[in-house]
Amino acid sequence: MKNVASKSINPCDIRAVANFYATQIQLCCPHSPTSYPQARCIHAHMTTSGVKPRGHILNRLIDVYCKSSHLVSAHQLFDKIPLPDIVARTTMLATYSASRKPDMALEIFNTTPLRMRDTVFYNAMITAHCHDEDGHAAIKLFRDMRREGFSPDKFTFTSVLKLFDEMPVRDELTWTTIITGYVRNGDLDTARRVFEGMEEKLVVAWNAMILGYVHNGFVSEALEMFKRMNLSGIKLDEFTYTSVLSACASAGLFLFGKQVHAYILRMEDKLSRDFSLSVDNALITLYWKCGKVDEARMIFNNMPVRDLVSWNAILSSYVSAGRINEARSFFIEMPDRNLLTWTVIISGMAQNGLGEEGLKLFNQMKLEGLKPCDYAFAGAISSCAVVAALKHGCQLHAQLVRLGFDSSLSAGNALITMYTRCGVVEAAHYLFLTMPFVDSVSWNAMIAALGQYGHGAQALELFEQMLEEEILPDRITFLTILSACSHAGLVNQGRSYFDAMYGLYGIRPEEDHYARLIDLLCRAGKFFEAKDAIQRLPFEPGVPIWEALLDGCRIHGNVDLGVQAAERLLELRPQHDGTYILLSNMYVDVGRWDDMAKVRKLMRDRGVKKEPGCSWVEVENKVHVFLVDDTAHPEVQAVYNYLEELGMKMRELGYVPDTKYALHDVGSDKKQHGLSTHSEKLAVVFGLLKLPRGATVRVFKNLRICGDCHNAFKFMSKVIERDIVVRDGKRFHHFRNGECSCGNY
DNA sequence: GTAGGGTTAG
Repeated sequence: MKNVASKSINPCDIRAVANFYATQIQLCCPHSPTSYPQARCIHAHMTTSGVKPRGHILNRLIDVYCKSSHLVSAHQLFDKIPLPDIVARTTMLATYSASRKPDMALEIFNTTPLRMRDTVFYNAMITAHCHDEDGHAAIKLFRDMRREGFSPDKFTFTSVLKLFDEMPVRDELTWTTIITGYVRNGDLDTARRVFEGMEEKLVVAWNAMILGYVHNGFVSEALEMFKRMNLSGIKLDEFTYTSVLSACASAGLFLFGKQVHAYILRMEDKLSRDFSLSVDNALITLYWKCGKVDEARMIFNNMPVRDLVSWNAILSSYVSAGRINEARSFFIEMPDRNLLTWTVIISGMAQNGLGEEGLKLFNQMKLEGLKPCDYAFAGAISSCAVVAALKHGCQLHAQLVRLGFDSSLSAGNALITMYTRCGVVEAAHYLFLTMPFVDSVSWNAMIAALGQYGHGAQALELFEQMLEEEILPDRITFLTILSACSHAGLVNQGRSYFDAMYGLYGIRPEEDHYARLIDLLCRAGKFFEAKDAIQRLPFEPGVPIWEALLDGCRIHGNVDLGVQAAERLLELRPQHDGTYILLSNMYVDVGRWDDMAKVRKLMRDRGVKKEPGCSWVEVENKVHVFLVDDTAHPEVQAVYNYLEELGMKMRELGYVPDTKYALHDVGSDKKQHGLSTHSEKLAVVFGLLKLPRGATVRVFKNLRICGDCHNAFKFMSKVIERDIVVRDGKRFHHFRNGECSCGNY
């Protein structure tokens, strides 16, 4: 050691010497048997070279002496320090405690000024009392520490809980603290054990138990507790009421909630007390979560006093009901806003397809000096997912990592979707595999991603893995799975998943689940069974059901049944363009031009406008948008030229342009290339021209991709040996080497 | 010693 020191360290440079010792001592592991002689050596070396051990070096020396049972050396060193820091003190205290020298431990404790102490220090002393079997002293200290403003951690609770088995309970206040500690850590069983052991249960203890159950999703346990509490004759307070109302809200128990509401009103009368503000806030949440947004607003309007919680609750109610315009004006009206307010409105925008507005608000929030939390990031990231802004999404991902939010569940889940919807399913998968924590949302998102990319079998595999890992599937999981089955043509498997949904998992299928079942059957051409399923629906079939049927009929050219479905749809929503288009395409497929024209006329007569198709592609941080037969884009001529060149090569490989779809588009009669110039074709070709050689072209389209374009991209991917990804209104098509991942779905 | 408002998946 001397050699190393003299070779590389200038002995006059005090800092360098100190650093050198710091490194040496760092290498000396306190638990190893050789640590003591090593530490001694370093210590002696320091003494002879005139460097006084300080700070970390000192604490480490003390630590090593303590751990190697050289308590006397440790204490000698400790005594020499003018003002030992809290780490050194804790080390000494803990060692005395472990060596069963409680008096020495207590002396260290008492000579440590209050302002130096911390939770760990208190924990050490509490443990010392426990070792000394002085339970009362331990409990007293536990209470002191709370009174002095130190919050106990799980180590504190572990020590104190040990006493619980040994001591008769006398001090309800302490046990209540312990219960809340366990509740906070989600250990409800232990909390319950302590609770049941209490002779006299305080209101706060009851409340803590109820709330613990609510927060962890055990609603029936919470309500059971509430009923028992009520019977026990103890006085309920506003904490009790808010907790119970919250339980009802999350479980959708509207009637029970209303009973509680009525009960509270009676108690208010009886006690001439006003529980108002917090209870009203809880009531707002109860009403909107049970789908009664206007009633929630009524409560808000009638409140004598409101706070930010009330405002935020109403904002959430509008957002969740998809009433985004009301949410926006309410947001503007708000007298005060906090991080939560912004989070709600940002993600509200994303949920309602207004990604750009969501991102604007996110920036505005930052301009107002608010630091976004991971939930706010999640909102901004899903805004990116909506508009397929990959670059922007990546930037947010980078910021997230920089800010240390990279283990956040909500942001991670939002990222999975963002990458998926931007056409980078590999990134989504990588994220899913490397996230430190995942939940059912993450699983659902990943399964959906695979399904949307046409990897039906892989999606099902992942689902099976989810079950193996004992993650409970929910209604969304089954929506995803049914789609995946329909995709992969796995009719029987899909049907058995549908049956298992209620039979095995107790999830009652809703209309959208049935719609996917119909879709599954129709796509497989099983119209008889689809019709049968529709007839046996436990409710009146609505839009999703008829849509699925019409779609399936179109694929198989089952015009008669398709017309029936279309008629129902036209009744249910006469102003929706999609039905007319589907119906007219179906007539085109079978060459019934007259009927097609009739549909077109009906559409015109009713004033229904077809949503114009547009496609866009991101090149060098700019989004380029194309319309059908675009003439507006400045570089469109180069696109047409290249398209023609590609068209020739594609035809050599056997590509035959299918012009029948082109007939639908007004003004597309000048088809100079023998190719229809749908927006997606222009966007893809532009991407091929502009993006770096070999880079995957990712194009987004607002409507569904047309059949001819789909076929063309297959040939195109082969001709130019590049990957093309197209996200249309519903799913993804990954073209590679003449094939599409969707399997012509 | 405790509450009431958020997020992500189709």
